[in-house]
Amino acid sequence: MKSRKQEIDIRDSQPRKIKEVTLRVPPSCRPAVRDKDRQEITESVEEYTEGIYRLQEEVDVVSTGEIAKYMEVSPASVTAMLKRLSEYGLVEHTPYQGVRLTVHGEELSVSILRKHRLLECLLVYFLELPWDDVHELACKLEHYLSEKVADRIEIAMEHPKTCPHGNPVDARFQDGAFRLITCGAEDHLIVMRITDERPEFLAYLLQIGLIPNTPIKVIERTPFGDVLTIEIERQGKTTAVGRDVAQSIWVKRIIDAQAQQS
Amino acid sequence: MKSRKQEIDIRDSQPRKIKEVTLRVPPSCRPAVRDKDRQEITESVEEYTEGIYRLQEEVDVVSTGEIAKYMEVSPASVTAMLKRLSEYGLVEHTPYQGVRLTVHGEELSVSILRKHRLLECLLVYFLELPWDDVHELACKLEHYLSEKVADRIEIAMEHPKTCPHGNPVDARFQDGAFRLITCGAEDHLIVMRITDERPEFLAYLLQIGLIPNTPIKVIERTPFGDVLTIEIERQGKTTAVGRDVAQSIWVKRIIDAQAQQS
DNA sequence: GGAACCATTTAGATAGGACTAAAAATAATC
DNA sequence: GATTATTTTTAGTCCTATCTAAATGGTTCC
Repeated sequence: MKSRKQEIDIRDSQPRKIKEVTLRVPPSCRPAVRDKDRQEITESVEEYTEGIYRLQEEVDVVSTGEIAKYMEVSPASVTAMLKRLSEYGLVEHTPYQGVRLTVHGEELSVSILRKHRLLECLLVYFLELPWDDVHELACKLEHYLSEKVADRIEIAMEHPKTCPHGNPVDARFQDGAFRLITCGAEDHLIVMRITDERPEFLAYLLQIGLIPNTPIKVIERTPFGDVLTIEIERQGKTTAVGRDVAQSIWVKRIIDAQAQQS
Repeated sequence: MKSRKQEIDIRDSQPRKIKEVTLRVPPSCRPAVRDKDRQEITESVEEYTEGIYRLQEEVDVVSTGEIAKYMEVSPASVTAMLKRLSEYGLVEHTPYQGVRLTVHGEELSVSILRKHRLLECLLVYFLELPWDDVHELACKLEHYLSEKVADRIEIAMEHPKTCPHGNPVDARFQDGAFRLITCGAEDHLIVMRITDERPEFLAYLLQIGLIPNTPIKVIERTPFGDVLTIEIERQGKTTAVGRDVAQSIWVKRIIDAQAQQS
């Protein structure tokens, strides 16, 4: 157990090792070395910003509690993060009132959402990973892509307009869709996008065939309780869906959808 | 500045927002929620383990200082991390002596290196990102891929044997190459792999045309100072390379390489 | 074989990001 | 309009992962 260095000469394995300790091997990819004083957009900061953007699309005034629920984190943690986001100029936070992204925050969100959705395209269309199970992975990877890399994915995937769940790569784009829950009995609808991306939820939709670009009709709607009976034309069968589902599915009248295409 | 909720009714923008605060929108992808008591393989832990594996391929006994240099962190940080890696059963650390990966640590490294190199293939061959600039990105992304996703990349890229820099996807594979620096004047060599993946270094090699699968010959070698004059046959020109370069480039005799192929 | 030197480890500090429990604001109810 | 109930925020901890400065182990050299 003296100094082990002497042993090296004994076995002279094929790829020979070097003894000189000088001059290093590969380098670069090191762990979390932070720049210290310079404020840094961390993965978490991006995640919150993106989350707030998504919530803003749904509820107008975003509260601490909503963010906490969405991010699955304690409200206290949200307050702490809001303070930082505010310092970074990403949100305006009025204590006890709510948050709102600044222009800067929205720009960041749009950039992240683009990466997220392009990644989902890559994962689903090129790598053929399951439709219902790429959201979480994309959430992780999105923070490490430069704009340049995103551009390359966009080109390789031939400029997709939406992610596999129908959400626009350019988050600012308004597709004019409305929530299924707002519909009465109505023919000629088409599923545009799904905004609840929980794997179990998506798996369920996939199973019943309720995915983007599917033509459906609403057969009837119960006066109370928000249950819709819909017919998925492709499959020729009807299904009843409740509020949670009907709220996260966005549809359009087919005639409108066609008009927009041209 | 009272309660803002009243304002909602005024503008009735296209995709209508919901007022009910109940029942959430998308969920899942949340930030760094740790499992607490259960020991967790973090990104950093993986990065160190992988780094130690790479160093072990080069220097046999890996010291704190080497890791510090490689990872570009202080030696004190390395000591702290070694303690954790040791607790996790990934390394055996004899204080003041050195580290060595355990079997478990090697397995983890092999798994990470596979993901790393498959990612590099995807980035270079499919997304057509520059050969000299994908290492760092792959270092970030590798920690988030499951084996399943790695498998999908492997299939999509048609089971590549090596990354774009020539390093084997299966790190345990021995290609029998040797360092260019160990060569005297010699014909019929072929570049097998490059183990220094700094972007500037790779950019230089790319510029002079010294990349994997390139046939070269060593014209002469200075008796002192380790300068090799090599001819890159494809380009029909000679270049002098110093120790740093010759140490990170691994070659093989063409005849051996052919023998192995069959 | 002790002095000097280098490598490594320990000690103590800081930042990010999470938590729980308690305090403070706002909203809801009678 | 005062009392509850609900939301937020503050206060105080913890853990990871870094740092610098000081202490200690190992080597080498005269």
